[in-house]
Amino acid sequence: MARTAGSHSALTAPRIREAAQELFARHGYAAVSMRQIAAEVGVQVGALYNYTPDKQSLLFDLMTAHLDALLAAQAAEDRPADPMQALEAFARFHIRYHAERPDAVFIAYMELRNLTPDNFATVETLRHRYEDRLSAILSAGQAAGAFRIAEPRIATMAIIAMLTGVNTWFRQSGRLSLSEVEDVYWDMTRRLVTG
Amino acid sequence: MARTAGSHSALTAPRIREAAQELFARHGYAAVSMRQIAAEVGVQVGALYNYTPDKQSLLFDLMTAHLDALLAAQAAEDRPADPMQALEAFARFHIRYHAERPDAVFIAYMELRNLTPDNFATVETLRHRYEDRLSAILSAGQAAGAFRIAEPRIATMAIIAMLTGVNTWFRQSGRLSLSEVEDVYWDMTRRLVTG
DNA sequence: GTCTATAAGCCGATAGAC
DNA sequence: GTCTATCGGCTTATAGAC
Repeated sequence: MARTAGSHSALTAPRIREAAQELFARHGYAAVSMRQIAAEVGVQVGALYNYTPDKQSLLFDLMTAHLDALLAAQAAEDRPADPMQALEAFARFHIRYHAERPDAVFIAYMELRNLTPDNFATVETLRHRYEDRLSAILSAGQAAGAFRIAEPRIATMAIIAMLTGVNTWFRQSGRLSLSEVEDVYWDMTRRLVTG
Repeated sequence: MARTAGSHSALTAPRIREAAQELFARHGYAAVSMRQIAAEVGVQVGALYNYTPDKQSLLFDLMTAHLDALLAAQAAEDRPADPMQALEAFARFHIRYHAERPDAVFIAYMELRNLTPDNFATVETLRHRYEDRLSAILSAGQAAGAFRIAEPRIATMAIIAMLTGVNTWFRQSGRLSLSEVEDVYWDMTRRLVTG
């Protein structure tokens, strides 16, 4: 099927997503205008509305795409039967996956308050689904006697906050490689649940 | 000295600060207008400019006031000579101080990208000064043989991320009191540095 | 110190030509 | 699918009356 001159849908759609993601991460959703996104893509502002009904949907789609991909990638990982090995796999996966997508992670945490109530509820459900996977590992380890955890739900939140914190300081050009950073954080995570 | 009718400087100034803090925390700096702040205070928008030269200064002043107060409060705490006790005091202080000021904490972490470069540098200096106090405790404990820490600077970032994470889920009306939450997090912090 | 009025410009979103 | 032009409304900040 011949394509009309000026028809670039297959190219424009991902470019809009990438431009929006980078600009939202750098300046914040509310501070970025549809005109800025269009300029970054190299189209006029009206053209954006062929791909998204409004600005809010652009944000919501970025967040849900990120969380869907996170859940799918985590589900695709090996889940060792041994709780200690399962926790190590989770910790290393979490650090690696998040460190490689700082913009998407930043938006998913920082722009929650700019979602409409319905969209917020949907995103929160996805986030909880991810947290529940860590909670399940901790509970299994607790039941098996491998871990000693006073408050499993708090430990879940503490571990995720600690691991995600890597993104606030890690730089590829730094002293430590991501692999070495994984080692350090896994050691801290292991101590947290055994001690 | 008699006061002119309509002169409410001593009352208006803190009310502007409080309104800005609450609105910035709830909706984000970029999403809040000077008109919204004025409406919350109960004055017209022009009156705000008797107290702040512009919106940016309002944000900057909130952040520096928060960090200055944090540093002063931390400095006023007892600093036990024993590293383990010093770390416990720091962890408990950090949780309590941050949990009691969720709006100020939220703004200080989330609105960094909305600061001008000069203001950002100033705020980062204050934040590093606070982090350095935890690093000093960890180093002293390491030197005294009380702690076993592979990467002291990473441990600093990990502990602060973990402790500040309390604010993402803690509610006064929840199952656990703040004091009990302190106990749980201190236990995890202790494990982190000893293991 | 607060008010009203205004300047100058950007916002999200839409209509209609091509 | 992209463009230009536009609508109605909002923005920060200032000027000048009281």
